[in-house]
Amino acid sequence: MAYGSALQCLSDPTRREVFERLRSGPKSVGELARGLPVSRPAVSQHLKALKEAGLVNDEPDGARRIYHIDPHGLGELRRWLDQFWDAALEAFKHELEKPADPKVRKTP
Amino acid sequence: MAYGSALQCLSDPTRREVFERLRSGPKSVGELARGLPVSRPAVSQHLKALKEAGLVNDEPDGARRIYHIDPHGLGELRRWLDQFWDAALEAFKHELEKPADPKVRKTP
DNA sequence: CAAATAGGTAAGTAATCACTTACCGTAAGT
DNA sequence: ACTTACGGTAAGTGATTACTTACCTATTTG
Repeated sequence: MAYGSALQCLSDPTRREVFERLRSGPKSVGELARGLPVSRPAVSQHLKALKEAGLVNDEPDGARRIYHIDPHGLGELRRWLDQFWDAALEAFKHELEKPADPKVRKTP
Repeated sequence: MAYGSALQCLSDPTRREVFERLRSGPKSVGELARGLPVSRPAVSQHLKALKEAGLVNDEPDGARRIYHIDPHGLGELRRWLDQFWDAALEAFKHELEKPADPKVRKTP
């Protein structure tokens, strides 16, 4: 159940913002922290959580570390979500097949 | 940004469990609470949060209320997730195009 | 070598939150 | 009308957690 930690990660607005900034491509910690309303150590902690959830990965680049989105955790999340999507569509189909509200009259 | 509240909802394990139980079809509050390690009022509170996030809906049925999954919030969440999915695939494609690690030697 | 840059970690704190019990209104059965 | 089943809400509480500052290790640059 790795999607659990992924969901918990993405539930925080700041962490989600960090993750969304990586959508436009790999970035260093400093780049990610620049312009955010929180300190740089906070961003480091968020990145650690995102990495443990399998949502991002990093590679050293000199004195810096470049973070990028990891398709692994993302895919697991998507598969989990699709289970509900399929179930919801199925239910909606049955909803349409309902014979126009027959309803049991109780006091005629 | 309704996906924000949806993500926050699904980040809690108990609330996720309630949501997952609805995957097999609409259920009453009592049915949902039965067997869970938390009290029934707790389940009511979770359902309220899920409803506000657009993930479930309910309809009265006598003295009971029947809850079911709402495709609305689910779809919004899926679309948001797919943005990253596309970006991640794009990045992975570029990764494959990298010319086999040329690397700048510093002290030959 | 020294200074500066980049970033991870530790410890403490204030706010959020998931849970409990208690209570209330409503619907159905006797 | 009384009783039982169903479920939403209020208030209080303990645990999580997202943030801060302080500190430390590497790497680059003068």
